Amino acid sequence: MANRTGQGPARAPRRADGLSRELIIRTAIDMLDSGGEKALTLRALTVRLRTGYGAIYHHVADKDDLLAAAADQVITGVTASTADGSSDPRTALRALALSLFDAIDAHPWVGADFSRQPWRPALLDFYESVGRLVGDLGVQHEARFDAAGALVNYVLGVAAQNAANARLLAGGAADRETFLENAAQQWAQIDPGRYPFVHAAATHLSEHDDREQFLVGVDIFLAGVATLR
Amino acid sequence: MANRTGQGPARAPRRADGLSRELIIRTAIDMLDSGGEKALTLRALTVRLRTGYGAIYHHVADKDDLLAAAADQVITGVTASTADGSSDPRTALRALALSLFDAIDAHPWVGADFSRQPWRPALLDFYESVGRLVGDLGVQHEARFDAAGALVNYVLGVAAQNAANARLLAGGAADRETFLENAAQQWAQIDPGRYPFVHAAATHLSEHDDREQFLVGVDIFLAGVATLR
DNA sequence: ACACGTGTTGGATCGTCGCTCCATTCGTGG
DNA sequence: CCACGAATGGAGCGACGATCCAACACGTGT
Repeated sequence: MANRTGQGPARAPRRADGLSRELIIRTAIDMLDSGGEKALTLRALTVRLRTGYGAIYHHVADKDDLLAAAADQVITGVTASTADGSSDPRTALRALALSLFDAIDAHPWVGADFSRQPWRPALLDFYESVGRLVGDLGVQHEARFDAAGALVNYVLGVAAQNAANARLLAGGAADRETFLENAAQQWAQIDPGRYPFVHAAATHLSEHDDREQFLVGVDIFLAGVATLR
Repeated sequence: MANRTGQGPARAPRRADGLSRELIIRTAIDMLDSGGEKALTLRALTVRLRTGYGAIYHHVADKDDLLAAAADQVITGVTASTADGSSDPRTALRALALSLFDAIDAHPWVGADFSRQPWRPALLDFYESVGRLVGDLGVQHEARFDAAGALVNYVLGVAAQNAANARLLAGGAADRETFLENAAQQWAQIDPGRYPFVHAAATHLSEHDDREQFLVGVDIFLAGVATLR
């Protein structure tokens, strides 16, 4: 007689430490960081937390909710860390964009996540800061919305690219070195007659730094914004 | 005795019209356009084509292969349609960017797809054309790669945004009107003290044209690129 | 002490997905 | 005419997200 009713299955003892939404999100972030997007399954989460589905779904609406909360958690604080207000708007904008770039670079799955559900509250802070700083640059009225929107879209575009590259990296190749070599080789095989520019870009691929190129893009944008003033 | 061996199941007659990779991709595009990303399942595809899994997997490696082929199909021709070469580089770049924007706007799932597997051959054409035209603008050497990469990333970023918005639109709201109203109301509820810029942006949301704002962003970039010369 | 209610937990179970596997069929060259 | 390979249809597998409910802990009222 395992239990009273003779019907219910044998149950594991209730967990001692409290399960909270906070703990679930932290664990999810950990799994996403170590194994990528496809590593976060609810089954794996129940194993990792030594619990069941009911406990998780009691604290979280569904998987999208969990992913959004994880992305918010990672991005929150990005704007706060660079909002000292002492430097000039141009420097501040560069620092702001770079901090978001670094955050998504450290957690590539966030990029794919924001391209699925944009305008999360955490991005509102970013958008707000960008808009304010663009205004400080002297851009007025509707042009501010266009300029800020363009910059945010550029940053998110680069982030999505990096996230995709990181996914390829995490998949097949062993390390970044061999991956870049393989990519460079593939790109080098591109017909130089039909694709002279892409072929030339391929040769520059090995001595290429994503972070630097991102900053150059920000500078191009800022130079363009200066003409709106 | 339904059949000789007495083991095999009753089989439907073989289809008359030939099943080809081309037909499969066309059907997939049709399903994606009408029902969004989640509407394309292999099961639904077998029903629509009146066939089985084996036939489909004989022509297609897996679902990613199918999605990539569908995206390529949609994008192919975008560059060709604007490559007359008669106009000046600036006009040509605007037209090129706009044609990709329109293509992804008409097929929003392509945006989400490219953010998952970038550097598809179809995008090579786009990247090549952008690089060439940026060169025609007078930008030389490494700056060309940075400028072209930045512009491509901006376009893809906007595309991903639009794709995400289109997904929200296809989901809950009935039409674009009420959706924009709901969004504007939600944004209007944002604390004007904490988020003055976002709050101001919300009021401009109704009289806002994605396509126009996209073009303004392109112009900002082009103005910034002009300073590199 | 005891019963009750409410918030929490664990896990069996469901429907669906992408994909594999294999028996079967058709077309065609020897 | 037949053998063989390309093409086809569909049963079945494992994994997924999600639902549902019995079991549990614990504060509160009596």
